[in-house]
Amino acid sequence: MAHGPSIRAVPFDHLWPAGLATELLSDRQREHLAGIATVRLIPARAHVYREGERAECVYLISRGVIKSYRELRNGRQQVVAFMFPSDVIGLAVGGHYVNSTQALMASTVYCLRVDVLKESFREDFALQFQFLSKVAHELRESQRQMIGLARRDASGKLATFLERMQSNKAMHDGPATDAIWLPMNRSDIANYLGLTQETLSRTAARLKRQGIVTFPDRHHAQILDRARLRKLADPF
Amino acid sequence: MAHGPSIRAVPFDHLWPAGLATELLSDRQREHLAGIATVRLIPARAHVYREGERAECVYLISRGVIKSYRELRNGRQQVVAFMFPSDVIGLAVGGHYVNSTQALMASTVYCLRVDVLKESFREDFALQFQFLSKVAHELRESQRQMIGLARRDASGKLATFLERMQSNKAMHDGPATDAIWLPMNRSDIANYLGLTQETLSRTAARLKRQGIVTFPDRHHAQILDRARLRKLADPF
DNA sequence: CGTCGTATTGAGGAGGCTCAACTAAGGTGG
DNA sequence: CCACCTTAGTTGAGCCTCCTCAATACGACG
Repeated sequence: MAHGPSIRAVPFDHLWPAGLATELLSDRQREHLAGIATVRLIPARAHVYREGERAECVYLISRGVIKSYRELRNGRQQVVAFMFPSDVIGLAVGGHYVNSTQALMASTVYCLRVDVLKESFREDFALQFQFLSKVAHELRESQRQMIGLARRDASGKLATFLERMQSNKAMHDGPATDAIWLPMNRSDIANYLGLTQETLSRTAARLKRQGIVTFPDRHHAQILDRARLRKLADPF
Repeated sequence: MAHGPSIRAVPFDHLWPAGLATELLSDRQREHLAGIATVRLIPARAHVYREGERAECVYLISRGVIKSYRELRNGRQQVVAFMFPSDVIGLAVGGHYVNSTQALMASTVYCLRVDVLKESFREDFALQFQFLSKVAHELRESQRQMIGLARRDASGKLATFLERMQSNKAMHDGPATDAIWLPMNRSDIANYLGLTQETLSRTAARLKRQGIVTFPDRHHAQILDRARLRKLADPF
């Protein structure tokens, strides 16, 4: 993958095959953003920013994996998304961040000051349009996730998640294989899917017993029977 | 409420009290949009557009209520959002609509051709920024809804929904009162909340029995005990 | 007053949650 | 290099909530 600031998504207005993300930024735009961005190295488990903070920057993820979540007054949290390179985080509402974002592994982000970025938007309308496209894309992803949460069967949720993590890999690293990288831990997955850790664990064990997937180690899954996984994810 | 095209949301970068939406468009921008928009009257139950269609227009809702949903291969549907005046619908991904949108009552929308709108963005960067703000706002709303869906208890879901419909009214029609207008039917609410119609009905009956809310008719709720409703919506 | 769509209520069963114990893996210091 | 400790993940028993299927009530409209 090329270096420098990057935004990947399905374009907004061009006809485009569903699910196939592409680089939205031109080389010129990437150079420009590189010029106005500062690079931040985020150690594993460190936060990029926290819910409620003054939102001075928007971030482009360059490397790593970042968990976006909200703190749930009771001390627990709700994971709303896992973000990967070429994703945008830090879009504010009312000048404050609404989610907290934590690096799941050592990560690198480009930090773009909002006021500076806004000036860039003034000069380059297409650049702003790429951001608009990206946010529209994320809105749709969020709605897909909502649909997943509305289902109640745990195996369907897990199957969908595995398929999405697989196509996500394809989106970033090239062709999808049956090996799936799961950079997050079980409780984050469970939380993201609206399940308890225990239920997730039992469900994973069942899929394994049925010969649909295996879990070589805690950060990898291997699809054994793509068809049956598909059927679980989308039973109709 | 003023007439003409309107976009309401919590502004993106200005410091702003959470939850208080405001008009994002200037009078000039509203006039401009009025100039390039065509008005469509949507009868109750009619669709504004359907999932998968070529996305030629973005819509600003002027009047009415619109249900946004995805069709779930099995013939069922998943309601993703209820949209009100000053909301934007029709943001595409890859040139096609990803949701279907159906009017729950006779509605009016401003239809903005994407190619024309994009030209307007070129001339008025601030206009595009308002759209960006609005989409960012909707992304956050979608994530709030996700959090709601992740909860398991039906009464918590319903309480949250009622509170949101109440503040929603405040956002559009002036100060919030304890009377809540529910323009959608029970099965849409249930679907939106990830419950069955029956569970929703039983839950509503329980809240009524407990003296927390009443339901004067199928399209209205009346809060009787705001504190206990709050406690259900956010038990901590 | 009858009909159709919407909403409510009832009985029974399934799936996921809670609580709790246990195992595996990773990290640290001696 | 191993003992120890901490964190992450698995497994088990029992309960509870919500779902399913089915019947009934309500309400708008002709």
